[in-house]
Amino acid sequence: MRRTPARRPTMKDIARRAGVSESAVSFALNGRPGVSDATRERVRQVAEQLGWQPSTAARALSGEGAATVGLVLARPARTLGAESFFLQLVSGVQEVLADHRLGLLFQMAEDIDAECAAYRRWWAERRVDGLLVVDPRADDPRPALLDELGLPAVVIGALDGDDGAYGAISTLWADDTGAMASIVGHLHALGHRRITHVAGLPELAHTRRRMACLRTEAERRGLPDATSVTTDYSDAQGAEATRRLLSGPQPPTAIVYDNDVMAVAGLAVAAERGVSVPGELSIVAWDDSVLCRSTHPSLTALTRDTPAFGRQAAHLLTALLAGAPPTRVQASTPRLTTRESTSWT
Amino acid sequence: MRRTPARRPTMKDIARRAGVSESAVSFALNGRPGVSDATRERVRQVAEQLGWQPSTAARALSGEGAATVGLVLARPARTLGAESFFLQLVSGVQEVLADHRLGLLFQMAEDIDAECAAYRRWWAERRVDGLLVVDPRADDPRPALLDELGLPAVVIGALDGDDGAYGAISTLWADDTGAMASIVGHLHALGHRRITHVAGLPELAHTRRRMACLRTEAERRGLPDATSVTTDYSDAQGAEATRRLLSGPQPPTAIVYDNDVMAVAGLAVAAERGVSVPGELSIVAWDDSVLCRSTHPSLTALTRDTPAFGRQAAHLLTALLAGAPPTRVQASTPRLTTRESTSWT
DNA sequence: GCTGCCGACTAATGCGCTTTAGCCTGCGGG
DNA sequence: CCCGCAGGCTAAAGCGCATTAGTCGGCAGC
Repeated sequence: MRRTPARRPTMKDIARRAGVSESAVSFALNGRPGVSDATRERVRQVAEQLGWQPSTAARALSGEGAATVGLVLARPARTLGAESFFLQLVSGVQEVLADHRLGLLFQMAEDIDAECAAYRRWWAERRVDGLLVVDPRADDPRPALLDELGLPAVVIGALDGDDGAYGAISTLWADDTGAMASIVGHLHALGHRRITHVAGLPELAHTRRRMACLRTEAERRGLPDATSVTTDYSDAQGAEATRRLLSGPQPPTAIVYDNDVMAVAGLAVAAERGVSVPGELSIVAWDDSVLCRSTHPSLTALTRDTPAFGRQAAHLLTALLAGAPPTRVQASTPRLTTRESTSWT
Repeated sequence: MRRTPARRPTMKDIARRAGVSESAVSFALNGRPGVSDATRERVRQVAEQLGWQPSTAARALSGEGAATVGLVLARPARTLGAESFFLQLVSGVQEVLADHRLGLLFQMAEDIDAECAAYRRWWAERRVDGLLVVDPRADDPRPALLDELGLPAVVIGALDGDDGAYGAISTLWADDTGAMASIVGHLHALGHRRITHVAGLPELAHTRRRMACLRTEAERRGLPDATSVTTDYSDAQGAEATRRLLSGPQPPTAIVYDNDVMAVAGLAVAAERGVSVPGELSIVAWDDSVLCRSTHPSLTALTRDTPAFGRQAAHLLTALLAGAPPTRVQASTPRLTTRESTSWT
């Protein structure tokens, strides 16, 4: 016994009820001049009463844009284990998008080529007005593509050098350098001299920055052997790297992992090897999460306010969509939360 | 030096190039009769060459639907810690949506009222053709709402009783009952008699089903004291519940946690109390993830193929959108992966 | 030889909204 | 007294596509 579904009211319905033309309704509802205040108010009330909402399709068609921004996440399926980062980021993003009545079109892709294809398709289909670009990488093809397509975008995490070269691309810059400095500072203060960095995907820009900064900091402080090894962020490769490191001739006394998942995996390897944490090995996780709090010992971790990060990114994008010039802003530097996994050596 | 962005080709461009009318182009591209095969082929080639894609806005406006499905995730921000479930689900969903050229409009909401508001808005704005509904709950207001709005939907996880009462709502039913039975069976076989269930949000339908099944199974096997306590899925409440249970007069010998995060938190509490796992306490996690593999001891967990689950849900929805009648299908029963955290007692 | 019909197209309409161009009415200035 | 002008509104066009209603030529049937 299917009820006939409710019909969606259109501007024509409002016009009829308010006894004016459709154009008057449009003017009234969009705050354009051309109608008296009395009429405007009346139209508003009728619209409200009818529960009218503009059809995004019609709006888009008449040149107003799709009222939607896109976000594609290109990570191989196996590495999206317990990535709390993205859901938190998105939750922040949503908060401000909702305020601006913008929808979020979300897609997951296998790799960056699929991601670019998605951008092209969205553009050709006129689905989005702007984009949030995550995981910037060295030699990133996306800014040039977006420039070609004329799509405004916010790059989350910062490109390497050539910002500003592109039309409508803002950048939300995460201070990886400062963060790495604080980690190395912490470990050095505890007496560590052999620090190793189990990094993430080598093609990501922030991975490179973190690696570079580790070396710089280590040199500055006269620490030898500060090296990085790259992984795919998975627990498997995190564990694997840890095994190799601990079996080496001169195992590190401290390991910095580029995400929480690998840090936990590394901790498990240490336990399995009988290496005491933090007695013989200190562990730091880049990005805090419930995992870091729940392990035994709990993990010292780099904490950042990811939802806030997302909000900031969304703000940059809405500004861009409103016609503001592209900017480049730095997010707040993450804080190191000291827990049980780091100690004197 | 901003290049002028590329212009998007329209059907008019194709028509001009191919030397036919716009209608002919439409017929040709949509596989409608009314054009010769030769013309059809020529038009196809021109379209291809121009990189033409239909404007979703225009399509939507002419009654074809928005080529988009919606998904809103209503969970309080604090509980979306390391929820790997959703990203995995979505990755599966995307896979099949992409094949059908459907976009996914994603939103996060604070609670179910905000979720319903989002549905209403999407409907009024004609943004979506259908919805994926997650976290069904007892007395769920959403099916009635969607029915009223005439939006096809797939409920992921199954409603309680009244399926079939609604117009275009399919159900992908997760076999919580069978899963719980396999867990209880496993623990019983190991000799456990005092099993406790640290459940999730009490308002969710699957929480209730799991609780009910635990009682049924326990009774059937003559086990006393099989109780459930509810939480908000957070590590904090998982830990808290574990503390209470372990301090009770007759602590359980086995605890089943409704997600991985709480299981890990519970494990940490046991460690902190000096309760050996699995010696004195066995632990089972509902939903496997990297966490379960990485802890020490590793956790026996209920494994399900979440991306496949997502794919299945998306298939149900595309069928619905294509006009098929609503159905109710059961997802494959999850498998219990036995690890170190469960043993004889 | 005319009618009827079918295949291959084209013209025209509508979807819901924005926007531009007009159309009145009343008013002040010349 | 007429003109110009501004305010308040309506009519109409256009966005890109699908669809319905023609149009036109050719071919079979009577």
